[in-house]
Amino acid sequence: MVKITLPDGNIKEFENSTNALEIARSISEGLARMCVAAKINGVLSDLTTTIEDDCEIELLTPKNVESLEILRHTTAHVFAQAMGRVFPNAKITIGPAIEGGFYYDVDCDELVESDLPKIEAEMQKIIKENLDVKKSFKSKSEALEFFKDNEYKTEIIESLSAGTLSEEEKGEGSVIGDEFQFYGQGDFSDLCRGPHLPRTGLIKAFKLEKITKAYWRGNTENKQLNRVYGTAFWKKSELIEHFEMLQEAKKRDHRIIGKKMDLFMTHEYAPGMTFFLPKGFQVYRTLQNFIRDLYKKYEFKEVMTPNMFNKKLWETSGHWEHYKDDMFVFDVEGQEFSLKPMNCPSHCLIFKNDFRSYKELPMRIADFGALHRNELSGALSGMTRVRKFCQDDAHIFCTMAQVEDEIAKCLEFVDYVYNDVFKMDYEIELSTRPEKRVGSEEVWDKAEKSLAAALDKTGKKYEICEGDGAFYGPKIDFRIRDCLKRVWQTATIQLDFNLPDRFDLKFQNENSTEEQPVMIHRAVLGSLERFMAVMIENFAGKFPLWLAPNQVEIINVADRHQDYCNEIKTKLVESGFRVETNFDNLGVGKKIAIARDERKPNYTLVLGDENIKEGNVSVRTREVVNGRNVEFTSSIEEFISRLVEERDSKSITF
RNA sequence: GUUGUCGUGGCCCAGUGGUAGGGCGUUGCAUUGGUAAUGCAGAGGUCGCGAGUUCAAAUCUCGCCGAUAACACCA
Repeated sequence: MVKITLPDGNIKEFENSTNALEIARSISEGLARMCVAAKINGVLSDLTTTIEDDCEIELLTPKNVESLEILRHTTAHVFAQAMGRVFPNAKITIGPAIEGGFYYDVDCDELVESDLPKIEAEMQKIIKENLDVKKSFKSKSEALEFFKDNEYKTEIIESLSAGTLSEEEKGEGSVIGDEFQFYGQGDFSDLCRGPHLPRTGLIKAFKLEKITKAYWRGNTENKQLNRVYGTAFWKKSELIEHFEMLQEAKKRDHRIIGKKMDLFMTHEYAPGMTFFLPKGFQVYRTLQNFIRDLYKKYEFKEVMTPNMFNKKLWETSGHWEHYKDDMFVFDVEGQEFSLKPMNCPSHCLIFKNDFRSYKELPMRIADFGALHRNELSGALSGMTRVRKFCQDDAHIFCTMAQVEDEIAKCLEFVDYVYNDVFKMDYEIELSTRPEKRVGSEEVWDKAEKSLAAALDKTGKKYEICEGDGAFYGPKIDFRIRDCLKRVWQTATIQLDFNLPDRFDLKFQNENSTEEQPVMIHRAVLGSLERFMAVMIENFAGKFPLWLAPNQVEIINVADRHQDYCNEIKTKLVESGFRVETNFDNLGVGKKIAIARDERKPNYTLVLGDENIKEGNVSVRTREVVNGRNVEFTSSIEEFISRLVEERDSKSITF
């Protein structure tokens, strides 16, 4: 007897073995038709996977999120099958489902973008044939024989039997005992871990998107393969929606908004470095001052340190050995100097500048210094990856015993900024000891435990990335997403056992003996440039009032109203608001459209005869109800008090 | 860094070997208008830089610079 527990707690019993499809049938024929896969004890499995032991099972239909991944993986296999029909000489390599779709890497030099419709048509045929997707097993020699002309699959088979597939490649195959697992439909068969849809006919809406290049197994020494990206959804309408969303998202690109709103510019003479124009710098400075204000609460002391240092500093810190290629190095009177890529070493010099007592710890030093990193040209991207930037950087020197408490305060700081103020979602990663590292096991144990303990107390979800820590200590990274859902690391909290050692930092403890402090690197916004870029995309350029470069725009109805407009402007400016006027010789409607599309003020005042007569202002807000912007008239005093309240509460309205 | 694509007035873009174009913006004049774009006139470009092919290059070839997408990188 096999006991099957369903998600609702119901238990079904089967004689001998069964599978998910039979279980579905035992509930209803309709369910069996809808089912695409199952979760057996939480593990994604095929409908036909044999079940011999008691287990919990969840039947997956297109309504489950997990089923989408399976759909996309099967679509990738259908692509590979079609590819083989259109280009018989093409060698298929690996093709996983990814966020938003799937890709498949193929070695086929003649493949170009204009071939995609042909391949799609072939895929359509395969779907129409509604082939059964079947699992099978081959011995290693059979598997090698099957892929004898494909050196890529051969390599995967060897890695599989050696157990050396990378984390990303895990989906590419599995070997049970000595048997290599294959999935196939019709004339096609591929090494794969699965699971897959039971039939190709279940694929209803897919699209091949683009062809790019990717190194075989991510190694720059290897050949660049053609990577074909595609996506699939359960419904045509979802597919269409997906592409419309991408189209809309592109309009939010910070590079486009930055140009339209005159926030910043770039120049080919300064690649990877941003020119902040008056409005952009207004936002930048406001962000910086926002953090400065919080430094009072969290007791950070701001310092300013040099931008360039003698190479000797970098030799002491170890950057010269490990990071030199990423630094801008030049000659000063026969000595090698470098622009600083980070602030930590100069803060170590500050710590060392005096005799330190335990009473001074934790010592928290903040620095908005400009950092220069010689990033590879191909890595540069708008303001999200630049060569010159500045962080809301700080270093905390403390005892090991103080670490957990300090980390907790940093976590609170980060959460206040992202969650309370910006309402931005963020993801947390805890990275633990890598293979190459400094510091004793005992210190790493303590450090990792402190970080985890502080994180656990927040109750927030976090991902543990084993082995991803820096060689000098474990770290917590925070990631946010841009308009195209690409993730960017912003905030970071890192422990460092290396620099205190290299700089021979010491303090005198309660027993008047010397002790080495622990160093915590932390940034909340991270690179201000990057944060601003992602923030612009999150807000689509519509900044909250406290940040907006143009808080109120005043539009006159006719020339004779200019004096009144200026009067109102003066009152607003005297109350501390940023105001622009548009007295251009254009219709009111056009000027409103310009404000909405380009200047994006929080409030637009349209002032004419009626306002002069009543002594009031007509206000147009950004808030849209039933397709119309909310408008009201009020006295200027009332309007100003509304503005003051909104600004000081840092509330976010769209 | 690698591979692909791109670089034409301030911005967006058309122009596939034969006298540099359009829209937006800008300047001037007229219009003085109440919520999605008034009319007319003008200014503004050695087509990223350099070399080559050609009678002739924005256009073809090569090199360089920059941007962009993907990969790699991000102690």
